[in-house]
Amino acid sequence: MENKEITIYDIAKALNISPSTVSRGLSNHPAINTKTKNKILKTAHDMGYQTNKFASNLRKKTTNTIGVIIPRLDSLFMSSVIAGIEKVANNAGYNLIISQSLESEKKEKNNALTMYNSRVDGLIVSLSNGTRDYSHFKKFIDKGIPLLFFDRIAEELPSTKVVIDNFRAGYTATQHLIEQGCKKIFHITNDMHRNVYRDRFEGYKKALIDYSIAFKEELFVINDMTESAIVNYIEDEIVKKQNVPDGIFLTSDSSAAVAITTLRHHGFSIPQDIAVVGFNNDIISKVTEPPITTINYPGVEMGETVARILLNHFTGNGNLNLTNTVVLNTDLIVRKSSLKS
Amino acid sequence: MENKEITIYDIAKALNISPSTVSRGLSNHPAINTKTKNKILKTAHDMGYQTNKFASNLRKKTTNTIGVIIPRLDSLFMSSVIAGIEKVANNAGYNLIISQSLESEKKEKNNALTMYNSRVDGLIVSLSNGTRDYSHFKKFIDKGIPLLFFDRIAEELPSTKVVIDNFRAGYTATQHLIEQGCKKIFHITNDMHRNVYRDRFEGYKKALIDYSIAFKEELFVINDMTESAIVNYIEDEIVKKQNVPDGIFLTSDSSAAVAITTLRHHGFSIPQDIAVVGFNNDIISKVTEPPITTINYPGVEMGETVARILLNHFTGNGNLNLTNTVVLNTDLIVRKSSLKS
DNA sequence: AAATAAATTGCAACCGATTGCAATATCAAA
DNA sequence: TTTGATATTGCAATCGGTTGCAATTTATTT
Repeated sequence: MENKEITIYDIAKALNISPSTVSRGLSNHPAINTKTKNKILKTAHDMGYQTNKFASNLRKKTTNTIGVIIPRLDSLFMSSVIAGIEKVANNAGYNLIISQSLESEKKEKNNALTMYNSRVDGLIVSLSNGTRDYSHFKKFIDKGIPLLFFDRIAEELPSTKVVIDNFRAGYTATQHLIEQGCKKIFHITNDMHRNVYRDRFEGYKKALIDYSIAFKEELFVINDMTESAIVNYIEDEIVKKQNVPDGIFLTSDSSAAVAITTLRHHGFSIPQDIAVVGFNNDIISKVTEPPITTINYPGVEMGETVARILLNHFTGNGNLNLTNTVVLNTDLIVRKSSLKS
Repeated sequence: MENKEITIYDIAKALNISPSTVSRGLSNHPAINTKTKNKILKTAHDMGYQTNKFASNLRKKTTNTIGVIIPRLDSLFMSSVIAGIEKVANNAGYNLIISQSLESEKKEKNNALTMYNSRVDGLIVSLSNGTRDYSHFKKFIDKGIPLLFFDRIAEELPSTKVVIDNFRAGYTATQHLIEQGCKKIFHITNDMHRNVYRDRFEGYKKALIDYSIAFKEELFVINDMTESAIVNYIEDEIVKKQNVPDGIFLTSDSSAAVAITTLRHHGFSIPQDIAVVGFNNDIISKVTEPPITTINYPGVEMGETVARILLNHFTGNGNLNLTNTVVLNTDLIVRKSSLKS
């Protein structure tokens, strides 16, 4: 019969020893004699034994599952982060439950509840743009379930965070535009509720100041960065009002791509009239005409890092409370969209 | 104490009834008196009861978990499919374990093993391009674990499949190019091991024949559709050898985007010299210059469909063996990359 | 009111692994 | 050879929900 599952009781019977010994042998308990252990391991393998995780979880009160909540899956960045987390987690015998908030606070709260009910051992989150309050994470904190953030973090919460230096990236991007001779640089970004956008904005502002370019509120544009929002802004503000910049720094490649497409459609040449810098080094940045100068984001590394911190916490190596924030490096990738010279 | 978990025993004690009754009341057993049931439900809610899934799984031998193995996450199509599956599955109280094969057979086999060991109740798969044999799915079939495929399917296996009509989509795309006046249409695609590419190719061929255009092997190009493979092909075969088509049908938008970028770089105008059609309606198709004519893929619908079939099987409505293949509709989305007139 | 049928509820075993503590085996020292 | 120390192994309870079957209630019929 293929049907019957093999249990430690079967192994015990086969070897004429007790199930406790089998259990301990299987989990490498130090009190077990090496010979006995090897016999157990061999028999288990021969009989095709698989641990029943539910019995084990029930008893140990742990699930070997890590929850991941992210805004969306459909970017190279996110899928790289997931690949990084998955690699580290699977090697350690953990499974992932992944869900998308689709930038909605409500869905994020829902997802968090599902994760809680599934009793994940740890939760890794990148916040949705819509999220304003963090009450849905309280349960986790109260119950001592490790909660870590990456990229879009909750600064108010006392959790471990893995981020890039958004300030510096914003500074570098802006500085690059200035060095290309831009004097009137627009910054199109999302609202300031998320650290990533706020810090990039601060970097942008600081670069302007350092190079003695006055920062004016009207240079700085906030919207939700959807395709239509970008198109509308460009057509209404730049084209119609003839309020034309010589450089634009946008905080995503897809919005930069939309911007370039729209601007060219209205007769502007990129980068001669307007230089453009995006963010993320997503695939899209390579295939627009011209290709987009952007900031490279270390996705896989970010995923591996956040997963490793969590796992170290589980195994008792490393303390979540000690590693509060990890900052990863980024690079500016220069392509034609910004090269005036 | 926030600490202590509430169990059915606590509820039983509070109401002075037996745990069995509580269990049955909670799971809507018909034998339980409605009044009793309501009391149980109310008390459970008031006390903040949460089912312990491990105890339940242990006893019921089901995990309420569905495994999903896909090639990659980073496309709009895949993230839509996942969103669709997730929506249906979560509503029914199921969790998802998602993993990426990254187009590698080895990783896919590995992922399948992990899913098996995690005892998923069902497995949903879209095959990697590298997959040649299907032995890693045997375990599931032998053990009666439902196995469903979507998009990139294993035709040899007797599983339920959800696909689009790739033949027709290929036909439509090609027909569109022909109607634009193209006479020499290249087809750049992946190798024929996956149904999606094979069927699109057959559609392409049929359209040529129907419109009395001779199909020649040299029109038809196979490679792995990576960025470099596309660039190399175009530079070596089209540009250097001056073997220039007047239309190209590629089976992904990202490769179409790369093709357009490369061709323009070499002085061709799109669509005047060469009309281009892609596949997938990924975001990238909208931001290239010119934007790409493509086939729209019903991602969310595909995900919902495959998940719903699986869930119906679990609940006993609908029989997996009866629904063998579901075919969803696609549309041709015409954009500038193909409009010669 | 007694007898029979139908509706509810409870008992107790079970799912399979884990673990504190007691029991036994092994080995070295006296 | 006896004793005490140490290394191994086993016993039995436990985690929390589920379910076949028996027991008890309640409703219906005569």
